[in-house]
Amino acid sequence: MTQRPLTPRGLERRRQLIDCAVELFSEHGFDPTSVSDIVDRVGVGKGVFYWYFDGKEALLREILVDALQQLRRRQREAIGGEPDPLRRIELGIRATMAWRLEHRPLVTITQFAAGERRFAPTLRQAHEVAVADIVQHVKDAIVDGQVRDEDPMVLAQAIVGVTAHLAGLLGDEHGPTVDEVADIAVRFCLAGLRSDTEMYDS
Amino acid sequence: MTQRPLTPRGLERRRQLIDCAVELFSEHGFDPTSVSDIVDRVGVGKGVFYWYFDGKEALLREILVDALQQLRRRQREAIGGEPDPLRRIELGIRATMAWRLEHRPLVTITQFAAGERRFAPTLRQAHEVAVADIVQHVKDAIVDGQVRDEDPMVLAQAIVGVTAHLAGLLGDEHGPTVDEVADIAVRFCLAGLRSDTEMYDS
Amino acid sequence: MTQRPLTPRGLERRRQLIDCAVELFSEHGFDPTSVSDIVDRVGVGKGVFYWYFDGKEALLREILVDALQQLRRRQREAIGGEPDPLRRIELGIRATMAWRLEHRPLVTITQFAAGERRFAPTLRQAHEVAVADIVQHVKDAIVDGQVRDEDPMVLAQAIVGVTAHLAGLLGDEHGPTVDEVADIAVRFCLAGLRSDTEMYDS
Amino acid sequence: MTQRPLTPRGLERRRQLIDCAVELFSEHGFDPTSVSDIVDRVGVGKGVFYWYFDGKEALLREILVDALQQLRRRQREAIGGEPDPLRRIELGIRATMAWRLEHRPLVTITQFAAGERRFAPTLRQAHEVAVADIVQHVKDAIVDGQVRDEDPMVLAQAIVGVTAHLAGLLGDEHGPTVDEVADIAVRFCLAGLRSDTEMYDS
DNA sequence: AATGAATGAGGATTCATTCAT
DNA sequence: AATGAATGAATCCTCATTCAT
Repeated sequence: MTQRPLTPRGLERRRQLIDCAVELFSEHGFDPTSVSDIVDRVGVGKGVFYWYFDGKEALLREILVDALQQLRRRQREAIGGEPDPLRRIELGIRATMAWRLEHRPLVTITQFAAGERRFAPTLRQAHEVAVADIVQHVKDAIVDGQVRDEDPMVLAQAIVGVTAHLAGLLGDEHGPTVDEVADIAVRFCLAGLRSDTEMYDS
Repeated sequence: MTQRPLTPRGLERRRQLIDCAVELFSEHGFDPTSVSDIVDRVGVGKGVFYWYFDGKEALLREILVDALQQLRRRQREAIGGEPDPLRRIELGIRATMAWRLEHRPLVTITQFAAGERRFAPTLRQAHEVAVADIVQHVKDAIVDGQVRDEDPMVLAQAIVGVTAHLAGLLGDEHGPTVDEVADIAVRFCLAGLRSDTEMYDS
Repeated sequence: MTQRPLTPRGLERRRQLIDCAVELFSEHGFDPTSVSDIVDRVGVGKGVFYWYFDGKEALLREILVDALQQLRRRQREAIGGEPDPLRRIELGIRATMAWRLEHRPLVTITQFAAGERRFAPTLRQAHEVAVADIVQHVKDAIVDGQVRDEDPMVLAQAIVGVTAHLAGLLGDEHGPTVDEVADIAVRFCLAGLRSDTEMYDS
Repeated sequence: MTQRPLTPRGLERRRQLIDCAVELFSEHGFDPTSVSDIVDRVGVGKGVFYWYFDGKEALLREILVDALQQLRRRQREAIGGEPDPLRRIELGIRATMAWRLEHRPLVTITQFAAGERRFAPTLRQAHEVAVADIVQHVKDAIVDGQVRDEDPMVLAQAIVGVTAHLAGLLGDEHGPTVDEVADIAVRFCLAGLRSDTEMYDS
């Protein structure tokens, strides 16, 4: 199966199934969502699912890979040719946050998968690539003297931690807006990286 | 059942089952771990499990509640009567990181549960209490003028994000040590909070 | 459907499908072989299969009938007008063995079908006809006094048993050749039928 | 699972399931018989089946191994210490026929399994051991000059063919009895082996 | 003639949970 | 307290067959 040539109608069905699965996986979790749940909601027979996918796990893997590619493309586009490493970091943070807000279900699924032996490997690689990007920005900024000379990987991960976690605050009706949170996140991270800070007031 | 009086031997059995479950849940995930897996590894009959617990979900809830109480106690003890809010934040970060390193399986389970409808509520409350603590420290520091006057909740969550995410780096043979990472985390967070920072070099 | 007029190309398709099915049925068994397996290997759509056959069981029945007709024709041709009943038996044994060696997949399928309620009837009749032939030879030989006067049907079946079972030995690289085995089979059967034998040395 | 310690009640259940499966497998075939068919007829839940067996295939393998052990034991007992190789062959033929008549369902199952990739290996070995026994008798008889000096393995297989095939005639109401058929089989085989036979009347 | 898509019953197997002993 | 046995709904997946195009 793996790479079946699909008619336009087939492509649409496939898309329908993926979208529905994303919704259900994010709402109820991966394991508790049965293939029946998916096909029932789409209103097709069970066989259809296996016509388009190799199985439930394969479907999740596909969703994960797609999501990470999407996010990465978004980050790339946002950063563009920006020369200043700190600005690049800022643009990355903002793009990530916006994407995470717009794709909350995908984010939820990603988080689940990250904690599961079965799927973690699928994510690991993509994640490492993303971190590597930030690490490079950090290194550049260290060379420029803009950032403290500390383990760039740890610093990069700190940025990831702030961004991911704060993105999780978004989406509530009464909570802060993306821009508000993004602003704070950016200031927090950039300040956190700065070379000219004393830890405590002297 | 709920609160059965147990003999010392009973308490030990119970503990055995919990420990084993924590291990298996963290290794293979909650859903993929069956009650059989647990009792088989402990070497007892299936009835035993239901003698001590109301079911698999109830067991997980208990594990979660225990874990959060433990972490919270650890944070409290670390902070003690420290008067300086920034120092309190630092001590909290360090305590949290140490605990997360020492209890990786529990952390894994917690992360899973956070993403599941069935268990999120159990965590939410405890989590909010923890954040509230940090929020208070941040507010105090803002009043002192040590920290930028921004939404304290968001700042608090930024700290949580950094701490949790960086704690995840620990445990690899060849990776950095707790203290190294904790140092960086603390500097990153405290600098990130500081009031006297320009975002970009002027 | 049953008897659809087919173009030459159609006949070839049909033949392709039958050949492929024979191969797969004999290799993996009838039930474990799916219609998909067959059409996939031939490289056509599933509809094609149902254009040419009424279904999987119908296909098998057709294969069986064909095979038995073939074998029977071969036996008839081999025996020709031979007047001596024992010679007729010998020629039948040799023809059967040769055919079974040349059509091992068909033999495998036949054996499977013989043990299944669904298909046994299809075979039974053809088989009885074949045995009836041998029975006649045996009767003739008994009349001639060449063969012990025992139940001719049982004797005929003994011949069938030897022939079929010994044919099963053929085909291994390092095993005996058809002629070697056929020679032994013929000697064994003809001696086994002989009227002038004492069971144990006196 | 594999070797679970069973209570008497458990052993009985197990036996019930095996007996029922033998019946159904022989009547309808292995693949067409579902686990549901088996447990429904026994009147227990589906889980029970998997408490006692690793699966449907594992059950069949067990049935096969058991059957072959049984038959072999029967042959051994029948032959006892008989010194004459031809008599040993005779006793083996008679024991085999009797067993095959008494265990027709097992025989049917065995025949099915012999033709299936999945199970043939399980049978092969046991079968080869049985043939090896006969081969030895034949060799002994050849040394004694009682049997033609031909490939002993082929001769042994001829005996197997006759015995198995003729046993298949038994069991019909109106057909011949075991003893009648066994007598003919023995005469046929022993005569077929004899050294002092001319193939055609001179 | 042929195909891609769909159907949906049915198959093997698992598993949380219960219960008699 | 503990066990072996049992339950049966639910799960993933397969497959013979059909149909619109």
